Amino acid sequence: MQISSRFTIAIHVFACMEVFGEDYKITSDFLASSINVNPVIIRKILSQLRNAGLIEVARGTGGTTATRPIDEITFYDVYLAVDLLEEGELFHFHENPNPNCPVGKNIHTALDDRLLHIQGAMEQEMKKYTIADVVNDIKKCLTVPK
Amino acid sequence: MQISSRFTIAIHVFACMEVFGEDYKITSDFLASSINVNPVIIRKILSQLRNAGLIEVARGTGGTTATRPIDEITFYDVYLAVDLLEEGELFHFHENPNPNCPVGKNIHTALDDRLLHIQGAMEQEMKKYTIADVVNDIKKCLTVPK
DNA sequence: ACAGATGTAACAATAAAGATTACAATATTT
DNA sequence: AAATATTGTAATCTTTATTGTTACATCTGT
Repeated sequence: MQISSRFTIAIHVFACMEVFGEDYKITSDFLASSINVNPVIIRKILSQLRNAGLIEVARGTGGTTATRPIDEITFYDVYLAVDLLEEGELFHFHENPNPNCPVGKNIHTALDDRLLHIQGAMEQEMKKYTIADVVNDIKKCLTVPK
Repeated sequence: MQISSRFTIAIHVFACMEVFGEDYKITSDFLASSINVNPVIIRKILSQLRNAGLIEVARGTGGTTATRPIDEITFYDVYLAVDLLEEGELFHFHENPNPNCPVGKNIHTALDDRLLHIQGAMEQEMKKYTIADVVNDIKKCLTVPK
């Protein structure tokens, strides 16, 4: 199973905020049209980003802005904000290994640490990329159209 | 969303083969009882491991054995065998960004490379651990009961 | 008060994982 | 050759999570 598209959608949201923020008000409808999903999905994701302190959403009047420079917002920040993993664990462990079996009783102990290391390697890599990196690439495509 | 329990189940399978292989015939029923899932689930996973060349399954008579020493079977081998990700991609991208929007048109280009690097970091870490590591830890628990 | 937004609940639709039943095919034993 | 135990696999069901949609209360500037 894959990691939910909430993650790529959230990054898309930030990209729109940066590219269009000066010329347009960034509403959930505006975002929904670029991302091509339902505005309510966007609003849920905006809520999560707001709860994580990454953005501010103007209630009533509408519009969204980042709370800090986008070169200080990493993929990891977004990943945490949109709450992709249940219990924060990447791997789904089979729930009820047999406690009367020597292997079943100890499989968790023998695996958990290593699974966390694997998850940790992924999360460390996520910290290396920022929203600014993505926006820079998009802007390159805009200024040098093929 | 989490990665399917097929992965931890498959590792559990190998651990049972190693720990019990000399004293018992490792059938899908035997495994199902230690892992505590349905035998048909086990048989599907065994099929995948067999297709990947990691094990041999004795048809008719029953029983399962690894095709090579377990210190040469990494988590990554198992991960590939049980086919956890659709299209091999860890991240689910929102399907239809608006091609008429400058951001929507280019978001894929700007993101794909970085997502692959993140996935790659996870997969590289998976190559560091073998079934033997897990079995050693389990055996420690057995010989030195608390 | 109005108009345009957001916040959120409720529920439907879709998709994937996992569970279960059933049975044909295979191999060993007697 | 028949009996037995097991694998291989199809079909179906249940459960769970995601995503989509409708509806509406709430908020804010005009």
